[in-house]
Amino acid sequence: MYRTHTCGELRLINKNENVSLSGWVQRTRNLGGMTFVDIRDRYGITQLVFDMDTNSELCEQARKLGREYVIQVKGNVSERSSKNSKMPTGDIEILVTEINILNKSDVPPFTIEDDTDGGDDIRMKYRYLDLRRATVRKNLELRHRMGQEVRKYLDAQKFIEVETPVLIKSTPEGARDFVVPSRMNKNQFYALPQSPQVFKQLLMIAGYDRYFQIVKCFRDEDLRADRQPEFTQIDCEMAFVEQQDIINVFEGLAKHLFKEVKGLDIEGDFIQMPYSEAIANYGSDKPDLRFEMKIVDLTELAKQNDFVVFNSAEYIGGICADSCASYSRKELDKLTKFVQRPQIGAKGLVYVKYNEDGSFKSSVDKFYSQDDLKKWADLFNAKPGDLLLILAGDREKTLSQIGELRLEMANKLNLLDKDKFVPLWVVDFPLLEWDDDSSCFHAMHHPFTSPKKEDIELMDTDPGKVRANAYDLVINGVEIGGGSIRIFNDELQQKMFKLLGFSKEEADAQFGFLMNAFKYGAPPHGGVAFGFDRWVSLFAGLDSIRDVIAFPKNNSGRDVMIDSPSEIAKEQLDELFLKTIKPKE
RNA sequence: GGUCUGGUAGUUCAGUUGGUUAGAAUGCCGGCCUGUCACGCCGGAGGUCGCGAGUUCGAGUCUCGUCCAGACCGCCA
Repeated sequence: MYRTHTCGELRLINKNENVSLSGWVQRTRNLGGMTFVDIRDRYGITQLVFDMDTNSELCEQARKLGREYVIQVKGNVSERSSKNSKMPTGDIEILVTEINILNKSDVPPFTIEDDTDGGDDIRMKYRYLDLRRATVRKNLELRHRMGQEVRKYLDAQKFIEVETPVLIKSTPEGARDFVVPSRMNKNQFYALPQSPQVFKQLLMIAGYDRYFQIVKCFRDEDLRADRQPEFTQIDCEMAFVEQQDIINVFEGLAKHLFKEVKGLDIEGDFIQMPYSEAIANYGSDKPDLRFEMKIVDLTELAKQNDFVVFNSAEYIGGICADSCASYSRKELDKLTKFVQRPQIGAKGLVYVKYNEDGSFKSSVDKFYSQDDLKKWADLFNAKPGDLLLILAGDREKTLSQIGELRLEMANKLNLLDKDKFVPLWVVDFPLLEWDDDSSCFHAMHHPFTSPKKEDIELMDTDPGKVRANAYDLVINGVEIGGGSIRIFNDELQQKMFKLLGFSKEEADAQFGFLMNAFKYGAPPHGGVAFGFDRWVSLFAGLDSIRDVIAFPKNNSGRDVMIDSPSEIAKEQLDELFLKTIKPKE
């Protein structure tokens, strides 16, 4: 037996017990006559004490221990003469009688401490050492806790967890597939699932009316701080439900997690905000409602004068930044530069300072009188001391630019409180979005999303106007998940494929199995999928999902620890009838 | 595919206008120290300044290319 206790559990009540502990050497403090060693495992840290007078040989041994040596010790729990109130085990220490080095360790390339000296780079390369750190471990423990609570809640709601295959079929819609060559079926490929979408719909047809799975999904697209090539979804589907039924069940899940994991009671129903409203008021389909700063439409009011930029704009709008009228020229220039960055793409920024004395100073004083500006300020509900920031141009683009500016200002004004959570449902998404490149409609959610009943007629006349039975759960400006009520009628599904530019043959080839299944009594159904990594990182107060994934990949999709992806042997290629081609320069 | 930022000791970083032997902290090694807990004090070792060209009497510093890392845009139903 290597241990009788963990390194985190001994207390004063264990005084005088003979115990054995196993763990890693966190640190040694050699004071000459006596030496202290901190031993660490998953559960905590316990202090070992060695006294030169009591056992000089043992003490010498302890002095030679290096960081991260794996040791086993036997000894007696004793009360410390000088206690450490900062440690849970700080009242006791182990008077060691026997020490056993189970394994030595090289000096680790960075310190294994909460406040490590290692950068991202080196910590990713030695991820197994990084995972020893309490801060990283806590993230994985949070992830575990949340996974357990999800299962607990959904199980209580009669959901059953069903595994779906990972080697499936490539489909043209949506993200790029990761593909896997098949040895037994020459020149053919599996694809890894972007989500278990069709399988969960087939499970509904099979009568498993409440399904869920915490499952890996794969998308071969460029990565971000919140996007990995493989990521985990809480994937769910229900039969005999309408949109509100699904929202009820999963709002319940969200509240359960807030309560059990964060200890937060969210009062009342989540806001349900139509997509069009989210865009108009926040310039985003995932508005951050931790703070107000709504976008105000100035189009009508500001077009009256001779300012060409505004007069030629489809849309004029802006935000009111609380108490920012004192911004210097330099700060305003910086904001202008911010919106002009290619990533944002605005042409310029108009400001109006509502001075404390009630007067106005703006970058468009030439064109607008003090009275004009007062009317603007009133529309913005501005008070003296506030600053109006205004953009103009194409409606859609301008709103999204103001949305970006809104977040930037919130950040500057410290309005993004990581301990505050404001969830909402964004509903009534458009069914389709126009793609300029291919000159055809794309499914905004996916091709199985049902249109709103009252909008079905528009599918023939004005497809871009059709709203979908689709919904996203958004928390603090992060899209946590989304779903839809599915089409369960073969005729409507064919119509949808047609709108998406699929020929009958193409649709059959790609989704024939699903269309076939629909012929055998498909129940009305719908579902939702949550980005588990994002949800955990949100609860952890982190900006990157990498910190809640045990072994994440970098932004080029590489695992720098195992160095993948990598080339494979010629024999492997031959067996698969594959040949590699050198990329052109 | 694009924009931006970074790459200097094991690690995290500083390095002025291009100018002598490239610094600090921490870690590591050695010595001293009997109540430390980020122990303290003294000493020491440790560098392909990412890589390759170029400009120059002289490059960590300037130019070009390249590789790597990070953030973002495109992309991601």
